[in-house]
Amino acid sequence: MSDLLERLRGRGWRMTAQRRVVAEVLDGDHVHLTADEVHARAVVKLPEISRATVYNTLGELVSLGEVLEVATDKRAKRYDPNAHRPHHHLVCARCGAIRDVHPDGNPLADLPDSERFGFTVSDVEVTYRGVCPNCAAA
Amino acid sequence: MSDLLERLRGRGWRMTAQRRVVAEVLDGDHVHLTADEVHARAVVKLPEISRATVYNTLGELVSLGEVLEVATDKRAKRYDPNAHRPHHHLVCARCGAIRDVHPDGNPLADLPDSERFGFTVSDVEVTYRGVCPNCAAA
DNA sequence: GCTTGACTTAGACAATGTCTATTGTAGGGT
DNA sequence: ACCCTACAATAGACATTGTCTAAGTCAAGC
Repeated sequence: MSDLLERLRGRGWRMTAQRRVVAEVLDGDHVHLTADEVHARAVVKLPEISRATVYNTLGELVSLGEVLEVATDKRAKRYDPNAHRPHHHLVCARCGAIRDVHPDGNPLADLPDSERFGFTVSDVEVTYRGVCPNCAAA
Repeated sequence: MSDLLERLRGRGWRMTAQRRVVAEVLDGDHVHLTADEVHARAVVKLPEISRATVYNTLGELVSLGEVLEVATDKRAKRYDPNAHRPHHHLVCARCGAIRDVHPDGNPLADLPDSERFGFTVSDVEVTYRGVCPNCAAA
């Protein structure tokens, strides 16, 4: 993750404690936090960080292409730091747990011209839904 | 759509003017309205209908499997009356227009066991993104 | 160590969705 | 045809998520 900070500094990002903390919170695999969850964790490390800063920083990271916004639940946006390897998501319908997955095949190729309605299609987002082992056991 | 009302009556749904109006508003192809859009259109036909009723009715229709919730934009839930033929969505990144599409293949089959993390996977939701002909011309 | 403009802050505001207490009414029973 | 009663609708408060603004703060270059 420190290479992320380096990259951003190189792009003229001013380095502040707040931004460092947000980046640290997002570090890791299978991380898909909502903005408020990011804020809650950031506050632990830096008590005076404000909600607006977290929202701003997340928005900037998304613009810079370092973090993805995902809409796996219909309530709040989630932020996925795994922006550099294309992947999709598997969501537990009960507890909301999210895993990154890498399906075979290319769904983009599965959309025939006749179903494109003249659109220039550039991207596809796949969300699998099911029940995770924990919830199935309960 | 009147067959929808019949079906629901058969399932013990009490038929009210409000529910009829919400069902009418949702009728049609490629319809993907937000709750507030449904409310706005319902008010035209039945001025005294309340927001809460629209939300309740939409929620019931979803529970009954007659309408789908889709999360194509990250702002508000959208409601899709085309619940009986499986399909996916194609969204314009500029204007937000949504079309129902029917890709080839079955994305569920593309998720290998090794990528299922022990989940029981039951459903998959695919959102294609691109630019529609109107926006491309502008 | 200054200066400056970008960054952060608190809190107001906006949009979307949920809940509650009260009033109204669909549909069955007589 | 009329009444009951349980279910539905209403207005509006409340909750959650996200955006904006004005004022204060600070990182980084000089």
